Order: sequence, then C-alpha cells, then structure tokens
Amino acid sequence: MEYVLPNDDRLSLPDGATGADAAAAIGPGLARAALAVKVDGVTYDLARELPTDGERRIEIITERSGDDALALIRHDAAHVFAETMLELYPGVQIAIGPPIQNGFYYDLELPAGVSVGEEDLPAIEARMREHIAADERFVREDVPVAVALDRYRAEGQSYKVELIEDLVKNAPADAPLETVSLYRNGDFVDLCRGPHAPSTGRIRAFKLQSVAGAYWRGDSHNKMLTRVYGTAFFSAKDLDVHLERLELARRNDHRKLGRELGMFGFSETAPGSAFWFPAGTAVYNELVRLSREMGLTRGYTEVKTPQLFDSSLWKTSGHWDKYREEMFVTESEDRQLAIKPMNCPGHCQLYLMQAHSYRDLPIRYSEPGLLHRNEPSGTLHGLLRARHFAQDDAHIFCTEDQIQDEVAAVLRFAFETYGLFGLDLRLELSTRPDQRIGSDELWDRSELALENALASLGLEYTVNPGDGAFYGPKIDIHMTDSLGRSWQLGTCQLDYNFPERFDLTYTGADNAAHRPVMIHRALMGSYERFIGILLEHFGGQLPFWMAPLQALVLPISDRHNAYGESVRERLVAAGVRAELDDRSESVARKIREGELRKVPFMLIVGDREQQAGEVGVREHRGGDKGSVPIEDFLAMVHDLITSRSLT
RNA sequence: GCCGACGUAGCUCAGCUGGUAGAGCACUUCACUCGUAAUGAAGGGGUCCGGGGUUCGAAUCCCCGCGUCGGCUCCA
Repeated sequence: MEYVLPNDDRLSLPDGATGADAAAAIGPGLARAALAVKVDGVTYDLARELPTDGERRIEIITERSGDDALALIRHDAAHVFAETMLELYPGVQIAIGPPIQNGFYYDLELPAGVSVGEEDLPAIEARMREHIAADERFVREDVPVAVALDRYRAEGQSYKVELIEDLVKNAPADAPLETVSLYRNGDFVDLCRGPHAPSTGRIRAFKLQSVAGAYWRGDSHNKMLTRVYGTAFFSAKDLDVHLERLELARRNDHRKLGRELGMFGFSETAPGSAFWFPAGTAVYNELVRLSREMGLTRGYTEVKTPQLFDSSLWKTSGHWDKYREEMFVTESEDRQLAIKPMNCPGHCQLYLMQAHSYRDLPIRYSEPGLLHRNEPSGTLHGLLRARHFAQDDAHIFCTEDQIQDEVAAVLRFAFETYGLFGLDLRLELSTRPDQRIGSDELWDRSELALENALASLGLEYTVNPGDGAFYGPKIDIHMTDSLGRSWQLGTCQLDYNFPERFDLTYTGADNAAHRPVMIHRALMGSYERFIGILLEHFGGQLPFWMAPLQALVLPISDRHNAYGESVRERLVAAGVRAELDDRSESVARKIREGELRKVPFMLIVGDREQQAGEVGVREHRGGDKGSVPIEDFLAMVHDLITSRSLT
C-alpha cells in the first residue's frame, strides 16, 4: 500500500501498518518525535492501523505541527486531570473534557459538600505531574456499547452513561452504533473518540488556570458542573510566553485603563452603569460627534424620543411578553411604565405621528438615546456589558424595493467607520430564532434580502442559524477583546414585524396604503462597549483626535508658568484638550506623569521657548522632537484632528 | 440568574493560627526653581462592603445580603 507524504513522496507500507510504522519507515528521528498521524486531514493515533483503500495523504504530527499537536497534548492533559481528580476526590463524576482554543477544560460534578477552588489547583497539578512523569501510555480500546455502559453504570459515572446512550440514540438507523472507544492511561479509562499522543510524558508543561461553573451540555435547565480550565505546551518557555501574553492582556483591560486614565469608574450605587469623568466624557462625545457628522452626509436625521413609555407601547412591540424581566418597570397613577431598552418602538411611534408618502422614503431616524436593560447581575462586565448605555442607533423606514440598497449602504457606512479606527470587522448573519414573531414567509423574504445585500458587496460572513432578533434576521459586526473574547458591536437588522405590529403605512404612487420595511442599525453598537473595545485595542493610547487629554504644557520652572498658561489658552482656543502642569515639580517628574497618562503631546516651555514663542514638543513614547513655533504645532494638530488620523 | 473566588485609605496591596489597623503611590503644607520617565521633609486620611451571630474581645470565625472578578446561561 502506498501513501503520499506532504512533500509528495510516496511511502510504501505493508497492509496493517500503523502511523508509528509510517514514521519509523521515514526515519528514526521522526519515529521518536511522532505524536499522531494525519490521514487526509483527520488525525489518528499512532498505534492505529492506516486505512488501505484509495490514495491517502498522510502526515506525521510532531511537536512542530502547531495547533494540531497542541490540541493533542491538551486533550491528553485533560485526561490526566480527570484521572487525578478521581484519585483526589473520590465520588467525583466526570463529564466532558475537550481541548479548546488555548488549552482545555474538564467538567465534573463534585460529591455533595465538596468544592474545588483555585487554591486547590497546585495540589492537583502536583499529582498530575506524577502521572506525566510516569509516562503512562494511552491505549485505545473499542468495546461493545453494552460493555461500556455496564462499566460506567458500575462506577456510577452517570454522565458517561448518558453520553453513550445519546451516541446510540443519535446513530443513523442504517448504521447502529455497536462499539465506543475508550482510552486508558494508567488506571484511568475515559470514554473518548481520541486521538491522543502515545503517552502522558509528551506533556512537557501545563498549568491549571481557573475554576468556573458550567451547565451540563450548556443548558441552564441542567445541573451546574465544576469546570477547570488549563493549558499545556511542549516547553516551559512556551507556557511562560503564553502566560505573559495573558498578563499583558490583563494590563490592557479597559476597566483598569479607564480608572488609570481618569476616564470612568463604577460604583455600587449604580451597578452595571459607568460614571464618566470629564476625560472619559470627552472621548464619548468625540464618538457621538463622529456618528452625527457621518450620518448627516448619508441622509440620516436626528430625533429625540422619551425615556419612559406606557407599557402599551411595549405590548405592541412585543417586548412586554419577551423581555419584561430585563426591563426596568415602574408605575404612576395606576399606569405601568417602562424605561426604554431600545429606541425602535419610540421611532415607530414617531413615524405614526405623521402621514408619510412614498416620496418621503427612506426615512432614516437616528438617536443616541439612553437605554436601560436590566441585564442579569452575573453577566455585567465593565463597559462591555452594562445596564445603562447609548447606541449610535438609527432606524430606516423604506419600501421593499429600497431594502437592498439601504442594507448595502449601511454596510459600507460600517466599513468606513471601522476603517477610522483600524479595526477589522467580522460579519455574521443571524437567522430566525425559535422564539420569534411574524410569519415564516416574512422571515424567508427578510433573510434573502440580507443575503442579497451581502452578496452584492461581495463580503465574507459566517452564518449563525437561529441567532436572529425576535423580530427579524440580522447582520452583526463582531470584534475580539484583549483576552480573545468576542463581542457584538454593530448590527443591521431587517424587520417586517414592527411595521405590522405598529400598523405603519405610507401612501404609494397608487394612492393606496402600503407597509414600509424597517431596518434597525447601529455601527459602533453601544458607545460604552465601543470605547471599552477601543481602549483595549489601543492599549489605552487613543488616536490624537479622540484622546481624553491631547496636550500637556510643562513649564520648566515657576517663572515659565505665565507663558505656559498663554500656550494652554491658545491650544484650548484652537479646540485642543490641553492642561497646564504648573506644580513646583521637576520637569522629569512632570514628564514621567504625563507619559503614564499617555498624553499624545507634552509641550515643554522654558526660557528658550518663551523668548522664541515656541514650544518644545515631546511625543508620547517618541521622546523630544525639538522646539517649533506655536503656530506650527497648532497647524499640525489641526490636521490630525480634522483628518481623524489614527496616530 | 447559576458555580467558584474576592471585597482593608482615592489607587495597588500587607495584616500568620481572633488581642480595637500598616506600606508605597496619590493628596495637603513647607523648602527647592529644576531642560525630557520619580527633589526632600512634615502632615492629614480608614463605619476594615453592609447587617446579624459566636466570643471577654472579630478586619480575621459563622450566617444573610450587596458589589466585583473568572466562567456558564442569556444578550431585543
């Protein structure tokens, strides 16, 4: 039997040869380094017989094979972890333990009254190291379903029993499941489809990182299990590099940066809601201004609608049935009222209050309205998940013929906005959810319209089936934070349902009433969340045009304070956010503190500058740039501001 | 909301097995008047998250709340 190697060489092996045999046939070094074998892109255990049908491409996986190799030992480490937990915590029930993006986890149910905290992890790690030092072999065994079930029932491992029963249930009718694979290392046997490295000794470095809760099968109706996260690498150095990267990301946490830069903070007096200091408010307002300016030239008009609405509005929109728990509700004079969690019903009401002709459409109402959503306490996360926020929100009322152009224009607008920040956006199309309003026919049309708009621009996107809003499908814009977590920022949602529910109409050319279509859109999403993402993206050093403090004037000594103040006044008059540091401190100290505040420019003024009418320019992290006339500096920053330059 | 951890000065944190609180930075005052990442000295500042309980005595132990962090679920 011949196999094709990655370099297109052919390797001849007898039938029944394994991946290990293949590696040995190529060379003794590779035989020692081999962890697994990839056959046509599917990873196999080294000990497994290679398929003998057709032409197969094989590739030996070693430590150098990148993520494929790491996933193997991380999965191995998960098994060693479960093995150790069974020893240290008798009665523990183990569920599942897969490799993930940067490591692995294992879910388990601890015996009643027992809990594991992060302080217990070192002891568990120590025991795990013994199993790794013992270099236990991973041995795969395919056993009849009944044997596996008996085994796990006898051991009281009910999650494993459930997993096997489901495998049986979900097997296709024409190919009923007869065997399941078990992997043994040492005395530990786990239900697992594999593959694994040859032995536990291949795990060179690992760490248990955190303890968390996770619902069995990801369903909140199920029991909550204990999940331990960990990671593994081929060297202590790689592990250290990874841990350092996590540490760096933590330094870029927007909550930490926001406090350090004096931008915003949080208080127990308003959980989930940011308090904005002047520095943060300046940044916030720059974004609102950007959104207004860009909207103005793209046909948007700004409106204002109330904060508090009678519950009848939310009943009409459907929020009352679906989201009442997440709304802040109050009452007055026997009326139930709710603070708005979104602007769209208010905009529908606004639309209803005037008569509309097809000549008016599309109408594009924008409103950075303050929204409140009573998010569950456990989900709050600084600015990224808040109870009080505003969006760069707009609602487009248009005819069905206008949908595709409007959606395409929204997406173009989004790309223009994100380009200003150097952000890459990731598009996701979310389709009809289980809980929804409106007929299937409407959903068919909505989903098709969005797909057409995406196709017309030739954009790449992924599909999230069932993830749409309850009133319509949507195209979401996603970004990733400093720790690799994905957040939704912008959205573009197509909606036939609200126009129905609110009975929105326009008069057509035929003088008859027609139903408009509504597009809900936000590009940055919530300003709060967007600022959080920007802070992490830029590591706190925002582009000049939106920096909280743009220039800091530093007199060399007290006798230069008056000149410094005159410089500051000229900057402020030119629209630059500037401060004067007139404390009786050394220049070195003022500079150090300015650098820590990440101020883009420090302007040092002493005798020389005072006499020449100049400023000594020092760029953040760029050092001394020499002295220039004030006019030159003003002209330069004017350009940075008007172009909204990234630097 | 669920699981786990945490909550001490404005910030970052120390405070061992219970004996009525400390450091650095920040702040105030004084001196210094300084040329590109910390001048020196003195001083002020704490219901130890809140409420109960155990104890002669609680920041420390127990219970209940609240908040925060890490996840899970959710996210119009």
